[in-house]
Amino acid sequence: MSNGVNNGVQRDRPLIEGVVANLPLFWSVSPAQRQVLAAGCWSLSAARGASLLQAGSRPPGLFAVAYGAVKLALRNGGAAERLLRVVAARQTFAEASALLGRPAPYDAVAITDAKLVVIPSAALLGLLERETGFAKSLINTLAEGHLQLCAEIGAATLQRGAARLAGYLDALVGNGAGDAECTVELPLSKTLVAARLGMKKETLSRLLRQLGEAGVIAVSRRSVLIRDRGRLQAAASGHRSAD
Amino acid sequence: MSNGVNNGVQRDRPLIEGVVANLPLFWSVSPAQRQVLAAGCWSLSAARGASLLQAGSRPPGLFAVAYGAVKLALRNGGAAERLLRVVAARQTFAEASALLGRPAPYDAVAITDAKLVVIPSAALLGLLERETGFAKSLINTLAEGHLQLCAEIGAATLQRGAARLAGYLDALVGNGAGDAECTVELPLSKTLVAARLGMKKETLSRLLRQLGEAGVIAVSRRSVLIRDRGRLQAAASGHRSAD
DNA sequence: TATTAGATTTGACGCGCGTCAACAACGGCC
DNA sequence: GGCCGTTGTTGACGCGCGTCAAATCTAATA
Repeated sequence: MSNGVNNGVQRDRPLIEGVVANLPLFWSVSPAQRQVLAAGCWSLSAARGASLLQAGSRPPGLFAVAYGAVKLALRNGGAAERLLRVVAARQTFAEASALLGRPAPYDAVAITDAKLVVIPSAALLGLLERETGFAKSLINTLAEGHLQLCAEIGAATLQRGAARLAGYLDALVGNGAGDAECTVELPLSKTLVAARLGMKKETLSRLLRQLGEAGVIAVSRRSVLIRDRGRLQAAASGHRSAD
Repeated sequence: MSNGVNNGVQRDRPLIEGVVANLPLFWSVSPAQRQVLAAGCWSLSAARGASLLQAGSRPPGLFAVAYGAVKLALRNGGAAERLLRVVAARQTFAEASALLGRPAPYDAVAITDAKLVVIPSAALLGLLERETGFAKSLINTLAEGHLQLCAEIGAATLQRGAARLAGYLDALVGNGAGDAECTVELPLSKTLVAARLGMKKETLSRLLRQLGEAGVIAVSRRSVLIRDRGRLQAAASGHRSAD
């Protein structure tokens, strides 16, 4: 289990340019500036389980995921961890700490083999001077994240585990589909889903079973059949089900 | 208890200009632009307890506190509330929702009589086009908030109430003062401190008494005497005190 | 296909903290 | 100074959820 930091630092030029070209963050940046930007970046390969960033250390820049997935987890010194977000391909993380030159508040660990691109803080700050569009994109990204985090705090603080789980499942279904039954696949192992919901895997297991016994869902492996979305959403609102 | 929304909308020009001139956010904005900006703003007076912004509603712009204090609280439909932040004079809130035109994630309520200035979203977006310095300030503010919120989630999720309280008290003392005893004043009523720490006032009361009995602190009204900062910090780290 | 490390489930048990309720302590106000 | 609404304290009690441990089940490797 190689837990090395900065395992595979490289400079895969095509990869870097592809990533920079595809990130919403840089859509408004002129091709010429993109070239300059890409020249200052580097790429890195990480095996599943490899640590990309440690809480308390200063990130070298903005991380962009090219392939694979990375988890951002808050850690409590000890073993307990709270999964803050899973970063998928084409998404970025560590913006805030990179821009401020501050220690990262979370660990970043690859949960699959992954390739990432690092865009150095200096390059970001330079872009800010030159490209107004980039500043706006960055502001949107940060603002979006702000709302997300607020919601997260709300859920963590004033909802019970059952409500958080119900909300999570409901969000997986998405906005489409009305009342009809449908099945969704958990995008993560149940252990990680539990961490994402701020609970232990044992608790998640029990809550899933309860929802199953109540006829709201049926779980098989990682696929969840939603049988009664109405009651699922009711549970998400923190109601107390009549029993 | 007038709980009116937008009680005292006014256009107190001197107040507005003073606030705009003093906010770090606008330090880099040219005086000329400030005039334009101020022209688009309005001020409002709020009595203690007045609601300035409701969770789920779209804020008209960025709120800046001129006098008094405002609490930002996440709400759970019901009575339970989690105090996210107390906004003091010269600070701002609702940046993220205002910029994105999204519903606010929290309620904003004046906890003292207060005067505020509202800087309309449109004015902010306009400034972004013209003043790079403003964009940078805004990014710094948002990034700062991001780190703050992450820390908040970490504390809420993987620390017990006792550790959060100890951390809070330790933060009140600040970086100065080494081991010597010192006293700090709680900046809020205990009920609000409890909400800020994500617990009920009854629990806070018990935790304070425990810390007192352990000889770590002594509480009298709102002033807290720190008798053993070492042990306070140990408790903040989530250690389990030997007993 | 045998082996094995990791993921998931389930039960027993305990602690933290919320809830309900009664009371004490203040802070205004007339 | 006495009345009263707000705030803080204390006890009893229960539930949610973490912890520990053992039993399965799954998936990757030899």
